[in-house]
This record gives sequence, C-alpha cells and structure tokens, in this order.
Amino acid sequence: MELLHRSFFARDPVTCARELIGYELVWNQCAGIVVETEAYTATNDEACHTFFRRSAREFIAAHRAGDAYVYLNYGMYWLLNVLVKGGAEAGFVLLRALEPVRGIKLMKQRRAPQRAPDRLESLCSGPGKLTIALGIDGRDHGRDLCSGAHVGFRVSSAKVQVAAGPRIGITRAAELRWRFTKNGSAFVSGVRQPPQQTAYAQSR
DNA sequence: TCTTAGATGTGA
DNA sequence: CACATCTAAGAT
Repeated sequence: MELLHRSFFARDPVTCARELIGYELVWNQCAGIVVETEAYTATNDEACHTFFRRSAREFIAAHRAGDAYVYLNYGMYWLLNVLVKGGAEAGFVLLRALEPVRGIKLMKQRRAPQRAPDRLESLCSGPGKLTIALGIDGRDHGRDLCSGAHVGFRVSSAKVQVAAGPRIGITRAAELRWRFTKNGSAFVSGVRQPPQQTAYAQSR
C-alpha cells in the first residue's frame, strides 16, 4: 500500500485539507475516498481546540505531523483529525465524509445499531458517521497514519474538482471558508446545503 | 422539506 | 456548561 508521505502534512492546514480531497482513507479492511474535510489552525482560529484546550496544544507539541487527533464530541461521537505541523502554521484537518469503496458490508454492520438508512450515500456522510463505520475510537488517538501497514491515506491517481465553503457545525469563526468537498459529490454531509462555491481543478 | 429535542462524556 | 453530532418525530 502506497501511503501518503508524512511531508504531505508538513504544510499549512488549509492546503492540506483541500488537497486531501480525492485521496483514499484506508482503515484496516475498510476504505473510502475523502470527499469532505475542514481545516483548523492552531493560532487565530477560535473554533480550533487549541484556542481553549491546553491538551490540544500539548498534543501538537508532543506528536508528529500525520498523527491522528481523535476526540469525543457531544459525549457520543468520535471525530478523526490529522495533525498538521511543520509548515507556516500548525493545526488539524477534520475528516468529515467518505465515499465508501471497500469493506462496505462491515461498515454497514457497524452503523446498524444507529438504525441508519441503507443508502450508500449516507453511510459515511458526516464526521461522526465515518468513525463509527471505520471502527475508530479513542484508542486511535495519537496513532501514526503515515507508516502503519493497515491504516493511512492511499495515493490516488484520480483528478478531482474541489469546492470550498464555510465550515459547518461550529459557532465561532464560522465565516472562514475552510470546508472542502469533492465537487458535486453525493456523499458529503449537510445535504440540505451542499457547497455551491467556485470549484477549481486539483491535479494529482 | 424544515425545525426540534434528546442521548451523552469531557475539558476548562 | 459548551460542544467540530446524529436521528426520529412532529410541524409545515
């Protein structure tokens, strides 16, 4: 498995979040194309954990670029981030949606307790959904995503169009257009208001 | 098609 | 006590 190199995450978080669209997230037997991300920067971003949480700042100091930052949200959903550091600014990329490509049966089994609809488009269409589908939880916090044999981002040769829009589900700094989606994808979250911003080509 | 409530754990 | 969520249920 040819994984995305750690140097990919040694740039600024906004660039990483945008360019991660189209790569494949592999998690043991399951895999999906990354179709939605959000960027959070360690400084000047009130929505980032680093703004209020000492533990987040300590995590950045103690870990390497490409390590997983996993935390529990609303008391019930694990959210997967990738640590970005080494560029102009450190921060995180939140994985928000996947287009399932492998291990679909297993992912559906994991999501079944939620009584989730059987539609493939809604299997991983949200940050809490995709962690359930992939079996990600707090034990993955701090995990190296760039050198393991079973987990990481697989290099893709596909060319994708990426759209940018405001981050969703947050209250502070909501005006920043740091949410990125694969243009026109039916697998993104927030179907009520799909991003209709200017799209641009992204070469691989 | 939209808005609402309720489940639920943790860091500060 | 605020939260980077999700679903079912009820109103429109």
